[in-house]
Amino acid sequence: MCNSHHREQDESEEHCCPGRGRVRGFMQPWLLLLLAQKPAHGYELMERLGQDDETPGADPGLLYRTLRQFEQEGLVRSSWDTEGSGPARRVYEITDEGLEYLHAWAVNIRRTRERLDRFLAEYQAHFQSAEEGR
Amino acid sequence: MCNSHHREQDESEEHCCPGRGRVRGFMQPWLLLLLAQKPAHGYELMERLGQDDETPGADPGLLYRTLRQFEQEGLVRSSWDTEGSGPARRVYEITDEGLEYLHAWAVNIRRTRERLDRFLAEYQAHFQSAEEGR
DNA sequence: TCTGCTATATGACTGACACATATAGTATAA
DNA sequence: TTATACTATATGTGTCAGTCATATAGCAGA
Repeated sequence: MCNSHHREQDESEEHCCPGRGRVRGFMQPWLLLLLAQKPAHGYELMERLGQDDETPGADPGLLYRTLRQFEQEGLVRSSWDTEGSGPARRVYEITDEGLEYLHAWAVNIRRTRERLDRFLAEYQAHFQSAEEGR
Repeated sequence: MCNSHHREQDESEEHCCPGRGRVRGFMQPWLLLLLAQKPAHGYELMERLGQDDETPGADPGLLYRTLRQFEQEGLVRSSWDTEGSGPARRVYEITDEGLEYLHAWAVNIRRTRERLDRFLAEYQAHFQSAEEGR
Protein backbone atom coordinates (compact mmCIF):
# COMPACT_ATOMS: atom_id res chain seq x y z
CA MET A 1 0.00 0.00 0.00
CA CYS A 2 3.02 2.22 -0.06
CA ASN A 3 2.88 3.64 -3.55
CA SER A 4 6.21 5.30 -3.84
CA HIS A 5 6.01 5.23 -7.59
CA HIS A 6 3.32 7.62 -8.60
CA ARG A 7 4.14 11.29 -8.58
CA GLU A 8 1.17 13.49 -9.06
CA GLN A 9 2.22 16.99 -9.92
CA ASP A 10 -0.73 18.96 -8.64
CA GLU A 11 -0.58 22.63 -7.77
CA SER A 12 0.50 22.03 -4.21
CA GLU A 13 3.67 20.47 -5.52
CA GLU A 14 6.85 22.46 -5.45
CA HIS A 15 7.50 25.11 -8.05
CA CYS A 16 11.20 25.09 -7.48
CA CYS A 17 13.34 22.27 -8.68
CA PRO A 18 12.84 19.00 -6.83
CA GLY A 19 14.97 18.44 -3.77
CA ARG A 20 15.55 22.10 -3.10
CA GLY A 21 14.19 23.66 0.03
CA ARG A 22 14.07 20.40 1.91
CA VAL A 23 16.08 19.69 4.99
CA ARG A 24 19.17 17.70 4.25
CA GLY A 25 19.16 14.35 6.03
CA PHE A 26 15.68 14.89 7.43
CA MET A 27 14.80 11.24 7.13
CA GLN A 28 17.41 10.46 9.76
CA PRO A 29 15.81 12.17 12.79
CA TRP A 30 12.40 10.90 11.73
CA LEU A 31 13.61 7.32 11.71
CA LEU A 32 15.25 7.75 15.09
CA LEU A 33 12.15 9.36 16.56
CA LEU A 34 9.87 6.65 15.21
CA LEU A 35 12.20 4.02 16.63
CA ALA A 36 12.29 5.86 19.95
CA GLN A 37 8.51 5.55 20.05
CA LYS A 38 8.58 1.85 19.28
CA PRO A 39 10.91 -0.73 17.68
CA ALA A 40 9.92 -1.47 14.13
CA HIS A 41 11.06 -2.92 10.81
CA GLY A 42 11.81 -0.93 7.68
CA TYR A 43 8.56 -1.44 5.87
CA GLU A 44 6.53 -0.31 8.86
CA LEU A 45 8.73 2.75 9.27
CA MET A 46 8.08 3.58 5.65
CA GLU A 47 4.34 3.58 6.24
CA ARG A 48 4.58 5.57 9.47
CA LEU A 49 6.83 8.10 7.74
CA GLY A 50 4.22 8.52 5.03
CA GLN A 51 1.62 9.43 7.62
CA ASP A 52 3.55 11.65 9.99
CA ASP A 53 5.65 13.53 7.54
CA GLU A 54 2.95 13.34 4.87
CA THR A 55 5.77 12.43 2.58
CA PRO A 56 3.90 10.27 0.11
CA GLY A 57 6.12 7.25 -0.13
CA ALA A 58 9.58 7.81 1.25
CA ASP A 59 12.15 6.16 -0.97
CA PRO A 60 12.69 2.58 0.23
CA GLY A 61 16.26 2.54 -1.04
CA LEU A 62 17.22 5.52 1.07
CA LEU A 63 15.33 4.23 4.07
CA TYR A 64 16.95 0.81 4.18
CA ARG A 65 20.38 2.21 3.48
CA THR A 66 19.97 4.77 6.26
CA LEU A 67 18.96 2.09 8.71
CA ARG A 68 21.96 -0.07 7.90
CA GLN A 69 24.22 2.94 8.17
CA PHE A 70 22.72 3.71 11.57
CA GLU A 71 23.45 0.19 12.67
CA GLN A 72 27.06 0.48 11.56
CA GLU A 73 27.36 3.65 13.60
CA GLY A 74 25.74 2.07 16.64
CA LEU A 75 22.65 4.28 16.64
CA VAL A 76 20.32 1.29 16.27
CA ARG A 77 20.55 -2.47 16.58
CA SER A 78 18.57 -5.07 14.69
CA SER A 79 17.31 -8.62 14.88
CA TRP A 80 15.39 -10.87 12.54
CA ASP A 81 11.72 -11.45 13.16
CA THR A 82 10.46 -14.64 11.53
CA GLU A 83 7.17 -14.70 13.38
CA GLY A 84 3.96 -13.95 11.53
CA SER A 85 3.29 -14.23 7.86
CA GLY A 86 5.27 -12.88 4.97
CA PRO A 87 9.02 -12.59 4.53
CA ALA A 88 11.31 -12.23 7.50
CA ARG A 89 11.60 -8.73 8.87
CA ARG A 90 14.63 -7.01 10.27
CA VAL A 91 13.41 -5.27 13.41
CA TYR A 92 15.30 -2.19 14.53
CA GLU A 93 15.64 -0.81 18.00
CA ILE A 94 17.22 2.48 19.01
CA THR A 95 20.29 2.52 21.25
CA ASP A 96 21.33 5.02 23.90
CA GLU A 97 23.74 6.50 21.43
CA GLY A 98 20.92 6.80 18.96
CA LEU A 99 18.83 8.68 21.50
CA GLU A 100 21.67 11.11 22.09
CA TYR A 101 21.96 11.59 18.39
CA LEU A 102 18.25 12.25 18.13
CA HIS A 103 18.43 14.92 20.81
CA ALA A 104 21.30 16.57 18.97
CA TRP A 105 19.20 16.50 15.83
CA ALA A 106 16.33 18.22 17.64
CA VAL A 107 18.65 21.06 18.63
CA ASN A 108 19.84 21.26 15.06
CA ILE A 109 16.32 21.39 13.71
CA ARG A 110 15.32 24.19 16.05
CA ARG A 111 18.30 26.14 14.80
CA THR A 112 17.30 25.46 11.22
CA ARG A 113 13.80 26.69 11.91
CA GLU A 114 15.23 29.93 13.26
CA ARG A 115 17.17 30.36 10.06
CA LEU A 116 14.01 29.88 8.05
CA ASP A 117 12.19 32.41 10.19
CA ARG A 118 14.99 34.90 9.71
CA PHE A 119 14.73 34.48 5.96
CA LEU A 120 10.94 34.75 5.90
CA ALA A 121 11.05 37.85 8.09
CA GLU A 122 13.49 39.59 5.81
CA TYR A 123 11.57 38.42 2.75
CA GLN A 124 8.30 39.80 4.00
CA ALA A 125 9.90 42.99 5.24
CA HIS A 126 11.25 43.66 1.79
CA PHE A 127 8.17 42.88 -0.23
CA GLN A 128 5.74 44.55 2.14
CA SER A 129 7.66 47.80 1.96
CA ALA A 130 7.89 47.35 -1.79
CA GLU A 131 4.10 47.07 -1.83
CA GLU A 132 3.72 50.29 0.15
CA GLY A 133 5.97 52.04 -2.30
CA ARG A 134 3.70 51.78 -5.33
CA MET B 1 30.52 10.05 12.88
CA CYS B 2 29.59 12.90 15.18
CA ASN B 3 31.75 12.50 18.25
CA SER B 4 29.35 14.00 20.68
CA HIS B 5 31.02 12.36 23.61
CA HIS B 6 34.42 13.90 23.34
CA ARG B 7 33.62 17.50 22.62
CA GLU B 8 31.13 19.65 24.42
CA GLN B 9 29.51 21.86 21.85
CA ASP B 10 30.93 25.37 22.05
CA GLU B 11 27.45 26.78 21.51
CA SER B 12 27.85 27.94 17.92
CA GLU B 13 29.12 24.60 16.64
CA GLU B 14 26.74 21.96 15.41
CA HIS B 15 26.35 18.77 17.29
CA CYS B 16 25.50 16.55 14.40
CA CYS B 17 27.72 16.03 11.46
CA PRO B 18 28.31 19.00 9.22
CA GLY B 19 25.81 19.60 6.47
CA ARG B 20 23.00 17.69 8.10
CA GLY B 21 19.91 19.49 9.22
CA ARG B 22 20.46 22.40 6.88
CA VAL B 23 18.11 23.34 4.12
CA ARG B 24 19.23 22.11 0.76
CA GLY B 25 19.95 24.96 -1.61
CA PHE B 26 19.29 27.59 1.03
CA MET B 27 21.95 29.88 -0.33
CA GLN B 28 19.88 30.28 -3.48
CA PRO B 29 16.89 32.16 -2.04
CA TRP B 30 19.20 34.25 0.10
CA LEU B 31 21.15 35.40 -2.91
CA LEU B 32 17.97 36.19 -4.81
CA LEU B 33 16.53 38.11 -1.87
CA LEU B 34 19.71 40.12 -1.36
CA LEU B 35 19.76 40.92 -5.06
CA ALA B 36 16.08 41.87 -4.91
CA GLN B 37 17.01 44.37 -2.24
CA LYS B 38 19.85 45.81 -4.25
CA PRO B 39 22.16 44.80 -7.12
CA ALA B 40 25.53 43.67 -5.88
CA HIS B 41 28.68 41.75 -6.72
CA GLY B 42 29.67 38.39 -5.31
CA TYR B 43 32.03 39.54 -2.64
CA GLU B 44 29.53 41.97 -1.21
CA LEU B 45 26.84 39.27 -1.20
CA MET B 46 29.20 37.06 0.74
CA GLU B 47 29.56 39.68 3.44
CA ARG B 48 25.85 40.42 3.58
CA LEU B 49 25.12 36.70 3.78
CA GLY B 50 27.49 36.44 6.72
CA GLN B 51 25.51 39.07 8.58
CA ASP B 52 21.94 38.14 7.78
CA ASP B 53 22.23 34.43 7.94
CA GLU B 54 24.94 34.62 10.57
CA THR B 55 26.68 32.01 8.51
CA PRO B 56 30.27 32.86 9.26
CA GLY B 57 31.82 32.97 5.85
CA ALA B 58 29.70 31.34 3.23
CA ASP B 59 31.84 29.33 0.86
CA PRO B 60 32.99 31.56 -2.01
CA GLY B 61 33.22 28.66 -4.41
CA LEU B 62 29.58 27.75 -3.93
CA LEU B 63 28.49 31.37 -4.04
CA TYR B 64 30.15 32.26 -7.32
CA ARG B 65 29.10 29.02 -8.94
CA THR B 66 25.52 29.60 -7.86
CA LEU B 67 25.51 33.10 -9.30
CA ARG B 68 26.82 31.93 -12.65
CA GLN B 69 24.28 29.14 -12.68
CA PHE B 70 21.55 31.69 -11.97
CA GLU B 71 22.74 33.73 -14.89
CA GLN B 72 22.64 30.72 -17.19
CA GLU B 73 19.07 30.10 -16.07
CA GLY B 74 18.09 33.72 -16.57
CA LEU B 75 17.38 34.45 -12.91
CA VAL B 76 19.99 37.20 -12.79
CA ARG B 77 22.05 39.21 -15.25
CA SER B 78 25.50 40.64 -14.75
CA SER B 79 27.80 43.40 -15.92
CA TRP B 80 31.37 44.33 -15.14
CA ASP B 81 32.06 47.22 -12.84
CA THR B 82 35.54 48.64 -13.31
CA GLU B 83 34.91 51.81 -11.32
CA GLY B 84 36.52 52.26 -7.92
CA SER B 85 39.64 50.62 -6.64
CA GLY B 86 40.55 46.97 -6.56
CA PRO B 87 39.87 44.28 -9.15
CA ALA B 88 36.91 44.51 -11.48
CA ARG B 89 33.64 43.30 -10.02
CA ARG B 90 30.86 41.41 -11.71
CA VAL B 91 27.69 43.12 -10.59
CA TYR B 92 24.53 41.02 -10.52
CA GLU B 93 20.98 42.19 -10.88
CA ILE B 94 17.84 40.11 -10.42
CA THR B 95 15.48 39.54 -13.34
CA ASP B 96 11.70 39.17 -13.37
CA GLU B 97 12.15 35.47 -13.70
CA GLY B 98 14.45 35.55 -10.68
CA LEU B 99 11.79 37.34 -8.66
CA GLU B 100 9.25 34.70 -9.58
CA TYR B 101 11.69 32.03 -8.56
CA LEU B 102 12.26 33.79 -5.25
CA HIS B 103 8.55 33.85 -4.51
CA ALA B 104 8.31 30.15 -5.26
CA TRP B 105 11.19 29.61 -2.88
CA ALA B 106 9.37 31.50 -0.13
CA VAL B 107 6.38 29.19 -0.48
CA ASN B 108 8.72 26.25 -0.36
CA ILE B 109 10.41 27.50 2.78
CA ARG B 110 7.13 28.02 4.59
CA ARG B 111 6.27 24.44 3.78
CA THR B 112 9.61 23.27 5.07
CA ARG B 113 9.11 25.15 8.30
CA GLU B 114 5.80 23.39 8.76
CA ARG B 115 7.57 20.07 8.36
CA LEU B 116 10.06 21.07 11.03
CA ASP B 117 7.26 22.09 13.36
CA ARG B 118 5.54 18.79 12.80
CA PHE B 119 8.72 16.95 13.74
CA LEU B 120 9.41 19.09 16.80
CA ALA B 121 5.83 18.70 17.99
CA GLU B 122 6.01 14.93 17.76
CA TYR B 123 9.47 14.93 19.32
CA GLN B 124 8.36 16.94 22.31
CA ALA B 125 5.12 15.00 22.65
CA HIS B 126 7.08 11.79 22.93
CA PHE B 127 9.76 12.90 25.34
CA GLN B 128 7.43 14.88 27.56
CA SER B 129 5.17 11.91 28.05
CA ALA B 130 8.25 9.77 28.58
CA GLU B 131 9.26 12.19 31.33
CA GLU B 132 5.86 11.89 33.00
CA GLY B 133 6.08 8.14 32.89
CA ARG B 134 9.03 7.75 35.24
C1' DT C 1 59.37 43.13 -1.74
C1' DC C 2 56.36 41.07 1.22
C1' DT C 3 52.11 40.82 3.23
C1' DG C 4 47.24 41.36 3.21
C1' DC C 5 42.87 42.57 1.41
C1' DT C 6 39.59 42.54 -2.53
C1' DA C 7 37.51 39.76 -6.10
C1' DT C 8 36.46 35.85 -9.07
C1' DA C 9 37.01 31.25 -10.24
C1' DT C 10 38.05 25.97 -10.83
C1' DG C 11 38.93 21.05 -9.25
C1' DA C 12 38.12 17.17 -6.36
C1' DC C 13 35.43 14.91 -3.19
C1' DT C 14 31.39 13.72 -0.07
C1' DG C 15 26.68 12.69 1.28
C1' DA C 16 21.65 12.84 0.72
C1' DC C 17 18.47 11.80 -2.49
C1' DA C 18 15.88 10.06 -6.72
C1' DC C 19 14.90 6.48 -9.71
C1' DA C 20 15.27 1.93 -11.38
C1' DT C 21 15.66 -2.66 -10.51
C1' DA C 22 16.48 -7.34 -8.15
C1' DT C 23 15.20 -10.79 -4.76
C1' DA C 24 12.15 -13.67 -2.34
C1' DG C 25 8.23 -15.14 0.76
C1' DT C 26 3.19 -15.33 1.13
C1' DA C 27 -1.71 -15.07 -0.01
C1' DT C 28 -5.47 -15.20 -3.20
C1' DA C 29 -8.03 -15.50 -7.30
C1' DA C 30 -8.38 -17.25 -12.10
C1' DT D 1 -1.03 -24.33 -11.64
C1' DT D 2 -0.34 -20.16 -12.86
C1' DA D 3 -0.78 -15.44 -12.41
C1' DT D 4 -0.93 -11.45 -9.60
C1' DA D 5 -0.47 -8.61 -5.86
C1' DC D 6 1.33 -7.48 -1.55
C1' DT D 7 5.08 -7.70 1.96
C1' DA D 8 9.90 -6.98 2.81
C1' DT D 9 14.77 -6.03 2.05
C1' DA D 10 18.36 -4.65 -0.85
C1' DT D 11 21.71 -2.81 -4.66
C1' DG D 12 23.19 0.17 -8.63
C1' DT D 13 23.60 4.48 -10.68
C1' DG D 14 23.36 9.22 -11.40
C1' DT D 15 22.49 14.09 -9.72
C1' DC D 16 23.36 18.02 -7.08
C1' DA D 17 24.41 21.05 -3.04
C1' DG D 18 27.96 21.64 -0.07
C1' DT D 19 32.95 21.50 1.59
C1' DC D 20 37.68 22.19 1.15
C1' DA D 21 41.68 23.33 -1.33
C1' DT D 22 43.75 26.03 -4.55
C1' DA D 23 44.65 29.43 -8.52
C1' DT D 24 44.40 34.04 -10.47
C1' DA D 25 44.97 38.89 -10.34
C1' DG D 26 44.46 43.98 -8.89
C1' DC D 27 45.63 47.04 -5.46
C1' DA D 28 47.43 49.18 -0.96
C1' DG D 29 50.51 49.92 2.78
C1' DA D 30 54.69 48.72 5.64
